[in-house]
Amino acid sequence: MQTVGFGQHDHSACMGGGMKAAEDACTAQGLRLTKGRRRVLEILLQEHRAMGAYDILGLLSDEGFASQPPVVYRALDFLVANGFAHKIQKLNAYIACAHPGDSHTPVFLICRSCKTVAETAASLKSTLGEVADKIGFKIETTIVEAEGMCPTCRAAESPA
Amino acid sequence: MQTVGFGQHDHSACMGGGMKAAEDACTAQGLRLTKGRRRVLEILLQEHRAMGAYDILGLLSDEGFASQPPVVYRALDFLVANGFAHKIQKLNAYIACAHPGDSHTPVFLICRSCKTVAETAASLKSTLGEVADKIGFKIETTIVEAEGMCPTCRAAESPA
DNA sequence: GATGACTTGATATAGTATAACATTTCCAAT
DNA sequence: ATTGGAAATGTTATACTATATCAAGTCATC
Repeated sequence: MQTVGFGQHDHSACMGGGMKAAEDACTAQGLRLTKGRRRVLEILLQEHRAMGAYDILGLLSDEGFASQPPVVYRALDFLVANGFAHKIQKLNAYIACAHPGDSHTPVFLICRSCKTVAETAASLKSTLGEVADKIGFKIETTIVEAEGMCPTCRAAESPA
Repeated sequence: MQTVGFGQHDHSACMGGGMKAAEDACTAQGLRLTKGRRRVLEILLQEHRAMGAYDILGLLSDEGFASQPPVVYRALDFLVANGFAHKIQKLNAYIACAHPGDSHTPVFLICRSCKTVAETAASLKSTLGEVADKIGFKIETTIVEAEGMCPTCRAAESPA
């Protein structure tokens, strides 16, 4: 298990790795890592924290990109849909994936004081509490939400 | 373990129980379950689904309450803070607590088709997958976010 | 009936996200 | 090399979610 977000780490490696993972995945799947999408991912990797869409948009427009919300939301949608970034629901913010390439269920530890977000690779089968203990994070509240299909809708969708 | 939200249940009991639990808790803790707060909880219990703040506000203003957002957000803040309702981050919506009185970490199963939300009493130590399997819910994505204090901020707060 | 804590009223504004449609770019098939 | 279609982007407008602020009212207690 890895935990990224608190403490020291090799940030240039984590940036390069994030970009490379995204490039490779796009090549492999025929996805287009266009200029804007690439730049948003770079920003998220560089800042290494959860950022609001409008924070990112501000940086983009400083750099000559268009300054309308769809510019950033489209890039974020692409990055999130393909696992290169995640949305932190609690913060309405976005963060680069810390485990690119792995298919995983992200688990986030969010500090309410400094807003740092750590992404752990804890599975739902391990105990979140143990993960937190190990790195000295004190959990105060948790959000667990699973989205999918309820029995009724599944039955309606595929009639026997 | 109980799961409320999919399938049949005694809804009048679940409403009455929800109100009584809130009343008792308020009495016990010296909290004021005022007219507006009570009405919002009734609406949430009655509708028995996740509702947007502005949906609730619409009902309130139809009934003669003031129609400004703070009216409903204040009531929701109170209900959520005291465990009588929960916020579903994924939907930006609110739902009455299905296990009033218990102190618990709520776990929500959200149907992407019909938007029904089930609150289970699954603990983080049990496997979410098992809970879902048992009731025939097919999980597609999960959100796990824990908020608290990171090691750095804890150290800064209480210097040795 | 004065005090102070809590609650509500009311106005304004901040923050987050998407709809809709026109235009351009890219790639593949001819 | 052209062209046709899919994907991406530009652009305008708007919808949705939530909070700040300050004034006024309510309630329990002293």
